[in-house]
Amino acid sequence: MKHLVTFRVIDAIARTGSIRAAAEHLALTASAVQRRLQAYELELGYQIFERWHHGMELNPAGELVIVHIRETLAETNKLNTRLADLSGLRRGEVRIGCSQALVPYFLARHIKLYQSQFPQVTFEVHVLEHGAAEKALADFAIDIALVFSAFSAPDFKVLMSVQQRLAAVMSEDHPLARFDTVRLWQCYEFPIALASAGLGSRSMINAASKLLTCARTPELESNSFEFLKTHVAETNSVSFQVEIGAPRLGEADQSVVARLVDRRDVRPGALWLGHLAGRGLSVAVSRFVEQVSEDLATSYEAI
Amino acid sequence: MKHLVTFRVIDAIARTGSIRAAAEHLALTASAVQRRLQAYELELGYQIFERWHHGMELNPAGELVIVHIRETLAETNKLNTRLADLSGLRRGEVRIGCSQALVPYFLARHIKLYQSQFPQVTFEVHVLEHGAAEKALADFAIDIALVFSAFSAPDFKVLMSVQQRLAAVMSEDHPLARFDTVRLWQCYEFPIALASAGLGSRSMINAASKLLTCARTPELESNSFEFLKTHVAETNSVSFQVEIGAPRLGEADQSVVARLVDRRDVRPGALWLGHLAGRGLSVAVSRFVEQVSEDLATSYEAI
DNA sequence: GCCTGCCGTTGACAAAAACGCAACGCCAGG
DNA sequence: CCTGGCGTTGCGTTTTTGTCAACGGCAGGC
Repeated sequence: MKHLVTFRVIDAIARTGSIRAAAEHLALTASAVQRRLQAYELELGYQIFERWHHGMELNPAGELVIVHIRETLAETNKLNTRLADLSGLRRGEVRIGCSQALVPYFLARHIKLYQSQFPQVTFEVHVLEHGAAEKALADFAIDIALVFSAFSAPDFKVLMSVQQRLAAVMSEDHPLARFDTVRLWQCYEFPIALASAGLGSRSMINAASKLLTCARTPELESNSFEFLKTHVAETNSVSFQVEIGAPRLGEADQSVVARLVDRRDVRPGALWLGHLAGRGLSVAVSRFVEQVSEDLATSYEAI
Repeated sequence: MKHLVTFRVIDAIARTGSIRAAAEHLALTASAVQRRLQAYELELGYQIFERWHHGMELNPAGELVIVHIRETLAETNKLNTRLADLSGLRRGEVRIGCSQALVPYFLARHIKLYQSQFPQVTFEVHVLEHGAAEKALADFAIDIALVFSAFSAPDFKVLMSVQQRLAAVMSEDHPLARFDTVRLWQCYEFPIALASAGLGSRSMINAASKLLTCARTPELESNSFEFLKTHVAETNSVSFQVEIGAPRLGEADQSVVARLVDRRDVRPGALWLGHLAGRGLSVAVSRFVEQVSEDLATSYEAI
């Protein structure tokens, strides 16, 4: 959109923190970017950036402006999807911020399902933890957030929240694989591979360990579930994952299997699906939310 | 704002219904206006206007677009007031749509009071009846509506509603002026000057007359309260006006006086203060709403 | 202390966009 | 049939926007 180039330029400056970086990001010259900003500031009557020697930073006025700019850009997108909707194309864009655990199975499955019905809808998936997801929502960088967390923020409007149990992940020929559910002490008889601190499954394990007499120092820690999975597949180690992030029965990837941990040992955590309070959702997004919500509601217990 | 000229152009076309009229309104040439529209339609990928031989009319896609455009223009205004607010100027704009009866006393008083505190705030007052006020709200032409009406529409979010009694208006030396309140049959002993059909006071009179045995054909009808007032001041006629539109005791203009009609004779009507549902109000507007609401709440009974 | 690297900014010039003017084709109403 | 209003278009001019190159300033490293 021609009339929004200035907005995009300013948004890029704000995001990158420098005119030159924004210029590169937009495939423009630094001078062009600088002049657009200058013209806008002049027209507005206020400086919106503080100039430091190391780059640009929004000042208080700029904070107001950038919200308006991002809102306008988002509104423009919504207009486009509405128009596409009107002409029967059913196009659109869905931008999701989610915890890492959601990506490999849950989101992949839902996006595939959605796109089989509406191939014209594009998806953006940003892996973020709870705090970053909130910020991304406020910055209009994502439309919805699906995160694993203990609490919820005021700006964050919860559309749905479900309980999440912990699952032990192991190779398919692992001794524990013959049980339907496992106890934590059973797992502790094997080497343990844990997710890094800050991730959902780790928080649940930590909370459980405080109550448990038996404990075991993890033989391996990683912030990549992918890595933990391949490790577990080739050793007799046991790893843990949030229920929704573990491979389900009949899921394609069967190098590892998951067994729920007895809820007497580990208290369920919470998975939140939410968006920015006060902001409407486009047709494509709300339809996706519908699809995901239905799955969550039937697969897991509500909170 | 440079980047909004296209939006202003399109808005003008939609409002005037013709490119040439819009051009004149914007102090541009028809060709300039036409080219801006054409460029926008091309960029958007959809035609927005239906071309008739008598002018331009929005098509369904255009209806979506024009809402977005007006919303954006309104948002831009809000941003400006917020920025002015930040810099301590306390500037702003308040656009009011209201019934004719409100203008001479009520609104004049409140705008004067408000501007004595915030001289930088500008006002626009549009005299509209209920239906037109609703449309003006939807078109983002006014920020708030203060109208006299029997019902309220779904898009119209009511901030406050108060009862309005009917007042008889007469010259200050009129025989009826010695009463505190008057009965309708007393008024009917004098010539009657009535507001035209469709105005608030007339609706109330009409409703009352259906229940009344006595009646009287009006000697004079006018859609101008100003004219009715001057007529009443110079004859022994009696006119009627909604309570809030009648001169109050001690009000500057004392060529005519008002006496409330006994509520046994005429049922009170309703005055609504509202805005567009789902739309936020700027600082200046919400402060004005506050001021007006307080007066209404203390002066009249709620519904 | 000097040098390098990155920052925002500016002047000169070329490319592109926007505008005004005049003219064209079209259709309703007199 | 003609007039008047409508949207539209070609063309020359003006304004805007972008690129290229260069300037001055401030940190961090040798």
